[in-house]
Amino acid sequence: MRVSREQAAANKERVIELAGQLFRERGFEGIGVADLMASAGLTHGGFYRQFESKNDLVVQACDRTLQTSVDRWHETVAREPETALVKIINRYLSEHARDVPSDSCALTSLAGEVPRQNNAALTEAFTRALKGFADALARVGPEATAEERYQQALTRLAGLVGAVILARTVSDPALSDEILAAARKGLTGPLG
Amino acid sequence: MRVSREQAAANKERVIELAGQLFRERGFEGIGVADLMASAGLTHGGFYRQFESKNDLVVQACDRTLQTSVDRWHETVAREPETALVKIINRYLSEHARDVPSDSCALTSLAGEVPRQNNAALTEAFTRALKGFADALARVGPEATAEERYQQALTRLAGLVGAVILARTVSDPALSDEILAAARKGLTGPLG
DNA sequence: ATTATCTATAGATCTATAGATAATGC
DNA sequence: ATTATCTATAGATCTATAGATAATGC
Repeated sequence: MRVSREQAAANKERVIELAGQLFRERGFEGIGVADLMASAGLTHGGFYRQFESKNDLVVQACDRTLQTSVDRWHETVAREPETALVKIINRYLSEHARDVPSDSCALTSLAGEVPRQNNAALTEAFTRALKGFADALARVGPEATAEERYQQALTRLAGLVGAVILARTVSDPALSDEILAAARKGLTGPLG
Repeated sequence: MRVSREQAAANKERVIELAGQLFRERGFEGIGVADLMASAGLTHGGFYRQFESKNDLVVQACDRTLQTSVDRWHETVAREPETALVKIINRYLSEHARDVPSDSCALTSLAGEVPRQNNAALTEAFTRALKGFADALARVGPEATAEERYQQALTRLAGLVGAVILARTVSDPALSDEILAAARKGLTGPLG
């Protein structure tokens, strides 16, 4: 029954990663501790040695997946500053991002639930991530001043998040594609 | 115990209206049938004579509140076509809309949960409403062609929804205000 | 007689805990 | 000896239903 410390740490990692995917796919209340642990090949009783509570896991899983996304944006900006804005926008508004929430930005699948969770650490994690996303965008916007680039980085981020959410909401596939295409076009150039 | 048909119909109306507010405030799973009925001054047993299921109420409540919002947009467009775009944007991105989800557009509070509900009628209601919002915006956009106005109506709608969601998510009040202000500015002028 | 609402409860599900078990690590 | 994981369960909550009750409406 008992495994080595190394194995236990790896198990915990696996639970955090899996939770990050399942929360994005089904929402915070769409997956329970028992089912999550079973998906990780464990029983639910063991959960509470690794995590203080489900809320604790929610924070760790979101922090993990958000930081991964923010880091990827900053890497893109650092590696190819000229094309980074278009790259980031096209990746964010891809059909894959729309169709596979478990593999796309947590802002699109979970931000709407955050204010209802009464979880200060969770709100902090999302706030920190949002600043990270905006900072990355502000480095590559087409606007003239830094102030304006930052302002429009916030607008672009809002547009990206909203477009993915709406594209997932509608039943009409052609309309869903149109939403993504329109936002790709509308958010790339100068705004306002 | 029993009330008149008229009173029963009024009670049903009250439940639908209240549900529309509570779902927007707490999410579909944030309010149960018993608590909802108690808030309406009734007991939960009576619910199932008026509604087939909780899912049935979810559809009726969303359809009601979404249609109300769409109608208000179209009224604004009809009454003051010159200033309608700015009026709609400033109302959508107001502090009141951010701070009182129970009194603002259901897209901002509930769209993210729709794809997870496995409820075709609900998805249809949101799709219909989204087309209504986009049609209203397409009538008042600053773009040259109708085609372009419709495309950018979708982008503007995405930006509006995303901005409210993100403004509610962050813990930093100044940042929250900045998100709203940036989107008000960035979404009003020509896009792309 | 009909029916809108009430009381009571079945059945499912979820978080968290208690105590047992067996392998690790000193 | 310690501890990661397991089995079992307490306690809370939620949707939906069954049957009783009392006022409406014919």
